Amino acid sequence: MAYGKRRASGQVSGDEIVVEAAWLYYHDGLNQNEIADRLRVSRATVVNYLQEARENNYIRVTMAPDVFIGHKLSHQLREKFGLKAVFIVPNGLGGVQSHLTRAARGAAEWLPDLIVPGDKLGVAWGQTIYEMAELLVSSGKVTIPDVEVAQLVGSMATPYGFTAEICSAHLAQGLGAACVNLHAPAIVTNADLAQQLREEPIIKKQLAALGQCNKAVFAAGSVCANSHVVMSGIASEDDLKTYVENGACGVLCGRFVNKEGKPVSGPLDERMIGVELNKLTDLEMGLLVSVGEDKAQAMCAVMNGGYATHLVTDADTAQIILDL
Amino acid sequence: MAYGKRRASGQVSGDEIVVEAAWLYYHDGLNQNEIADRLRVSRATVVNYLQEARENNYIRVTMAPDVFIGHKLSHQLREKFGLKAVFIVPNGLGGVQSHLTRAARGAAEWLPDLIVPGDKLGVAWGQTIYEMAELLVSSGKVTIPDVEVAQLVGSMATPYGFTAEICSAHLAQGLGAACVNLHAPAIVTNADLAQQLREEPIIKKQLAALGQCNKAVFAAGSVCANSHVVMSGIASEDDLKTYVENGACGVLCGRFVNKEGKPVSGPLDERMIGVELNKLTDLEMGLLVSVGEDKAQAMCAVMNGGYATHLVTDADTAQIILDL
DNA sequence: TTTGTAATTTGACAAATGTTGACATCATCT
DNA sequence: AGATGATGTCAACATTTGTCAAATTACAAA
Repeated sequence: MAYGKRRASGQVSGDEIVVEAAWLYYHDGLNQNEIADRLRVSRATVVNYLQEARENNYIRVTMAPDVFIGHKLSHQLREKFGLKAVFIVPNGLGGVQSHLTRAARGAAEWLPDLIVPGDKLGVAWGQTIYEMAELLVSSGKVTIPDVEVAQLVGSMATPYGFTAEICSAHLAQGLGAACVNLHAPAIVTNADLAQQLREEPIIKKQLAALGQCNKAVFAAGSVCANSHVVMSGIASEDDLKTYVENGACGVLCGRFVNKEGKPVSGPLDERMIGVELNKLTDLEMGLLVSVGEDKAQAMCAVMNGGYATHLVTDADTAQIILDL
Repeated sequence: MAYGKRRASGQVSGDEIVVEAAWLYYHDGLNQNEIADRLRVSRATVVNYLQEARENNYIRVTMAPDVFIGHKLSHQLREKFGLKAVFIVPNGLGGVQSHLTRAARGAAEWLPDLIVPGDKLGVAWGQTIYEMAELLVSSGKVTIPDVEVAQLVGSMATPYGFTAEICSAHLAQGLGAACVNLHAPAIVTNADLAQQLREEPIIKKQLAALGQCNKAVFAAGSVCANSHVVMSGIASEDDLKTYVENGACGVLCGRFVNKEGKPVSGPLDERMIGVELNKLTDLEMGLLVSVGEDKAQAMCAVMNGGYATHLVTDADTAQIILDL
């Protein structure tokens, strides 16, 4: 029109009008027509502004976690396993994959509420943990001062891309926290080497840091042949069989546990580098994030073992666990 | 249809389906038809569920404060007064009242980010502060552990309903914090009585608590005849005139300050009960929330005095202040 | 100055969402 | 059994929001 004042021209941050539109829309509850009038642009432009605002994460929609914690299944699970709090995400119709993503999303929303400044948070690995970390990084950055994230198990060669160090690094980034990585493989070929590594000053220090964690996030692993422990090369199928014969029915931080959550010993124990299960029993908070029928047994085991104080899962899995 | 499973029947919390609908809509981005299909209800019902979810505050939309802090005016104000951060809310067309509400909203969203566990937060009084507190209480409850809120000035008889103790009490509630009220009037008829009151053990203790505050929230008061200091009976018009003659051009926590923000002495000083200005100069954070042309001078004074480190105002007022 | 290009805006149209009122169903109370 | 109230359904309509191709503008290269 009259004097051409395009958005980019001369502004320090050309987004002021976008912000204004977003404010009017989301806060003041005006509709797009009203906003268009005030801003003297067409309504279509307002649509664009709002999209831009959403893309730039100027707007955050979150759901009150209390709602999920209050869920009926939540009560029952809390009761059954003596947990402090349980977060149930509703399960749509998609496959397990989509359930997993939703649980991750739930966990990503909940976690910041569970962490306070000064905490040291141990992090395991797995797809769920990885997705959770990703979501924390991307969607609006939380920052809690003075938090340290520590990698609970050594690294491994997963074909999926969510190794232990990536999980911990991303989570640290997502929380704006410092990160202590564990610069060692999760498993080596013989116990001697493992022991030597554990004594290496750098690694020894990192392992010591794990003992200082007061909180932790982990997933439960199943003991099927196609489980992640096997796929990532931590255990061979034979190893797995041995452990299962000894009563293993779940995996936590690379370690096998039986129905009661007690550690099951086997050929790999001495060759692994990572946190030991007894460090995980008296945490202020142990957040278990897992989904899927195949994980149900393992989750039970982990909860029976007293490692978890908090749980995120979906309604389906919750029901299965309660029926076990 | 087949087997009647009405929402209210036997559920612990009848809202599960509402939550599910909300989740699918806001998180998974499905549209109402898809949700209706999945949930096996009509679309109309989905509309109802979503409304219910919004009414129950299951959904929170917030705007990233960074955006406002990055505003051009914000830069300039930060520069001019040496502030740490400035939050500018865009100004719609409504009257001053609506600007005030928006600033309050902005402050309500920002404040939780500025408070960390262990803080002791002093709170002044005024309409803006009151509205901010209200918003914090209503819209989704923030809880920051181990925070203490203290009432900075004694109570007064305002005709508007936002007395100092209501402001602090509500704000404490909104933050999930403990509250230290000041059980004394803001002003008494003579200096002796004031002194006696200050020596009363209970009040002495409360006043001492004010000295412990590391952060504070306050508004700037103008020195017009219709300002809140006068309307609330703290100062008579004559008192006001005296102070203005002595150079006062703003009010902070009931105390008068000149252009540079230095305290202006006058007839009321000894009769007031509340924090003294010198306690407010070395705060970790002093959040000034004010809006309106009439407040501009006072705001300048307060910022010049170094009481404020953070500011929330609207674009109009910001511009006026910069032009002064 | 002209021309090309990418960003921005816009209007017309399509899709999604909200509203209303009439009605059906079920649980509960009388 | 009948009345009542809460909840869900349906269908038509009004309102709001999203999409897309075409037009406009700023800016830089020719």
